[in-house]
Amino acid sequence: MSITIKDVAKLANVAPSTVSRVIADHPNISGETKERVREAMKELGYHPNFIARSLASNSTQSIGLVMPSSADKALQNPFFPEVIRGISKGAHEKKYSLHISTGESLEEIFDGVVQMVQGRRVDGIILLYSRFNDKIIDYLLDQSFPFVVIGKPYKYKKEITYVDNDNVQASIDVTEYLIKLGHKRVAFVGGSLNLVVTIDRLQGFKHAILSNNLPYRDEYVKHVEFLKEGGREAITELLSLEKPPTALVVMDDLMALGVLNKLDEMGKAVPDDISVVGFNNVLLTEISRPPLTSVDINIFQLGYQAAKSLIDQTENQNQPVKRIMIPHNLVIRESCYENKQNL
Amino acid sequence: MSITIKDVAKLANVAPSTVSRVIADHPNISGETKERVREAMKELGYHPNFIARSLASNSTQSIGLVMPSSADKALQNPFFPEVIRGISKGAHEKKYSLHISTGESLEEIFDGVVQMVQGRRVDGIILLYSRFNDKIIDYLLDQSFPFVVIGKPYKYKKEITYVDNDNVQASIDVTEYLIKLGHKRVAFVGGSLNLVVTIDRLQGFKHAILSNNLPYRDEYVKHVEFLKEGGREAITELLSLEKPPTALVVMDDLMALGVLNKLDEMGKAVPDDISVVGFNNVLLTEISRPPLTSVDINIFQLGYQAAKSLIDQTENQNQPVKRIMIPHNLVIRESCYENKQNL
DNA sequence: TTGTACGCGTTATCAC
DNA sequence: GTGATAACGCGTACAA
Repeated sequence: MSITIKDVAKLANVAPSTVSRVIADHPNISGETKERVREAMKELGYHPNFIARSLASNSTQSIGLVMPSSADKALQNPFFPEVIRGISKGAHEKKYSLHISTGESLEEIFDGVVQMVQGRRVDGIILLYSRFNDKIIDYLLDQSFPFVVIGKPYKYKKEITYVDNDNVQASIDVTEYLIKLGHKRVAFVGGSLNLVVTIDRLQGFKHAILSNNLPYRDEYVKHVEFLKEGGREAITELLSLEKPPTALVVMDDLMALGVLNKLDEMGKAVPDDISVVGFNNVLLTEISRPPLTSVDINIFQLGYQAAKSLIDQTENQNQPVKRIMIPHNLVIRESCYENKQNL
Repeated sequence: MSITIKDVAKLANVAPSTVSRVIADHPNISGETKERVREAMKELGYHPNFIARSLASNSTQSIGLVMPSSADKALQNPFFPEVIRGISKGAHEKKYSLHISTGESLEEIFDGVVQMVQGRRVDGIILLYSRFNDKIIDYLLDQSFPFVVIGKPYKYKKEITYVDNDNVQASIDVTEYLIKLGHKRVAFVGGSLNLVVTIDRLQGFKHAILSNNLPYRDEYVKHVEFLKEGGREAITELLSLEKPPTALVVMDDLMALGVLNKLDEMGKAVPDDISVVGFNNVLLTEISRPPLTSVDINIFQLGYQAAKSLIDQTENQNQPVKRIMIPHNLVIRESCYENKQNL
């Protein structure tokens, strides 16, 4: 077996409990023995056994991540690596590690969460998405297990700590940007209506249209599944309208790439014939042709703040429920153009 | 506190050890008491404590993932979500979960690995990349801790179990594909020379050029860091050569996207003026303009097999070292064209 | 300031 | 078949 606290104790001529205290850097312990113990640890190459420590202290120093189902193409979205990078940073700073339980179906994922929680494998959980009727949230609330949602919960907003952007305002900003460029026929291409973020961005879009005295038309709103396939039909439909839009608010950069692709195929030039904006400002926006104007939602910060706030919650009892808003800002590139014909 | 095995034992009128046996589905135990115990578990909503189980059985049922440093932009590569999806599948099938230790620097990552191993937090480790002089591999070998490398190790190949493609052959295939299209001036755009995969693909390229009696020119080989920035200069340099290449073998789809972008900017048409092929066949290849011809390396399978093989290794002692090769195949799209001028 | 003794929730090794 | 009992490695009252 490997080196335990007892071995160290023997070598340093102290009791195991003393070693334990040295590890925890307990205040009242003589500097002398501290040194002696530390030397013994080094000499033996001692490393604490996390499992044993967890059992004794009832804390694992690790946080659970819940991702969308792996069958879901959404995983391919660069949003996730980036948000995980942020979480990593926050976790690492407090010496926490990450635990992922995966599954292909909603049911499998739910079971995974139950195992993490009841099995005491993690101290808290971060939900990397927010969608309607998520059993997981009900379960976590019921267990009063610490968790943070990235995105806005669909209900129990007052009782859940979450980190989000002001997606309504972001959507207003970007839509008004197009309107100020002279666009009067602006369409919205959104993702799954099961995601709360879709609702928020649609709402912002609608608000911007109406408050600028433009007509809000249902046929200018399309909802497609996140990646490629669906988006393409939506574009065909939009452009075959009697009065096709001159600008598109697309809810996600990856979708926007698909849209650019389809437009090119149809012989429409961006931004000359039609303007396009996206959300998230992922790396790909720079590589796209033309470079995509996009709302930077600070994905990294979403993850970083979520981790910090969760750790806060697990380490200090009775933290109040928090709502952390991450600022957004429009990054203007080359996918939008002034609508001179004023259609 | 939560419900333990003892509570179940009491309710079912048996000893804790019996409950434990029921959980493990021990063979010699009467069907009757099995039923009684199971009912008691349900009634109390019992869930085993993983931590305690790990301590007693000295196995965690979770595997550690080592990713490239989070500072590294490489994380943005869709390769990782996909390989993790494969790992997830393999892990989930055997009821394993995933543990990620992260870090920004090489040093932090190394420390994370040491903690995972010495802290007995995981039963085995999967390295998601392979590069030169990786201290982590030396450490794991030294500790004789079970691990699997995705990609080819730079040394100790005989002693390490790894899952890889035949990247040399893949590169030969794709280069010969271009040669057969009539291209005589083919250039190679590779990634970091610290990655073993770069070497393999370059080697295959070189082999294909020479064995087809074409001149191998150093100025036709460029190495750039994975994403955008560097790649662009490389293209400029290649195209300003006296005899510029008519086809490019680009080592990664994401890099290839950047290349397409740059070529477009320079007014070069793909595939009419110049042909481009990539590697990995990620989703983006379909969205790109033109859709990118790419070598499908079966990323999902890389992950899936790595997980299966690692679990095999941890559960059955003395498994022989394995070398698992995942097949590749060329997916032809629209980024290559016959070179009719026969330059 | 340090040592003793017990508990954390399981699994595993004996007995019976 | 089943029940005590001892590990597993560590944290922590309590005692000294």
